[in-house]
Amino acid sequence: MKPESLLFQRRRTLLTEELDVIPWLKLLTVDERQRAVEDLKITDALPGDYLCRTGRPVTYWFGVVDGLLKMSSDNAEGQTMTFTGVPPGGWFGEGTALKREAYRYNIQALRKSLVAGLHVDTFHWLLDHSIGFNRFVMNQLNERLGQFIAAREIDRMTNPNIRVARSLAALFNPVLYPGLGTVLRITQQELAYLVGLSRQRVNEALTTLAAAGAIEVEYGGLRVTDLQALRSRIF
DNA sequence: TCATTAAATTGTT
DNA sequence: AACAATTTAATGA
Repeated sequence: MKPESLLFQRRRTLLTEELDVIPWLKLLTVDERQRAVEDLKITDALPGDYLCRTGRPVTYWFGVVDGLLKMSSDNAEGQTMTFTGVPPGGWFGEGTALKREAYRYNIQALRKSLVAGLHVDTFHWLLDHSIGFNRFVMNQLNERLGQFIAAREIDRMTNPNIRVARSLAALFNPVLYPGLGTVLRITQQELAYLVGLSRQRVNEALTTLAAAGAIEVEYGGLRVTDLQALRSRIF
């Protein structure tokens, strides 16, 4: 098991194209932005790497620049429940960073990913100084709440097709992940890990969803054509 | 830039 | 879990 502290040892500053993927930077004033950018660190996460674990103290507020992460939680019975995936443009941990508590869930890289981190102190400085940042965080918290409720419902679904459909809909949440267009780079294997099904079953489900006209399956990813259907229709 | 080769991903059994 | 088929990425002329 890898100690998380190693994760940010090999860090560097961000490139401008990487800054473009960070949605909340655009909401800051020039000086706020400068302060944030100066503090931003970026690092690689390899598949299986944990960015944070339940119970660990919060040192960074994390965001995905590239790749895909999985947010999960261990319940009392020791079973792991996946809440959601985090695509590029997604930021998480604001709830715990706010209260400076320990993490309440695990974040694991599903594939090789670029992850940015903002120190909690800077996070709090932005909360104290930037209205735009506050809006972003508030919005984020609200949407996340909706996601967690949806995750519970998804977890109770027995129909694999619907499980896959709802999970995809959650990944495409335009409020939480504004950088995302209509295409999502995710392999069927990664999706399988995310929803907790076999790759074969995910493949079958995707074929069904595609036939229903809700998505288009591509090599190494998929395109959502009918988000509303993914969210509510019965497949 | 193009052709060849290796690696990754998909569709099936 | 294993297979072949397909797509992409990497390499080097």
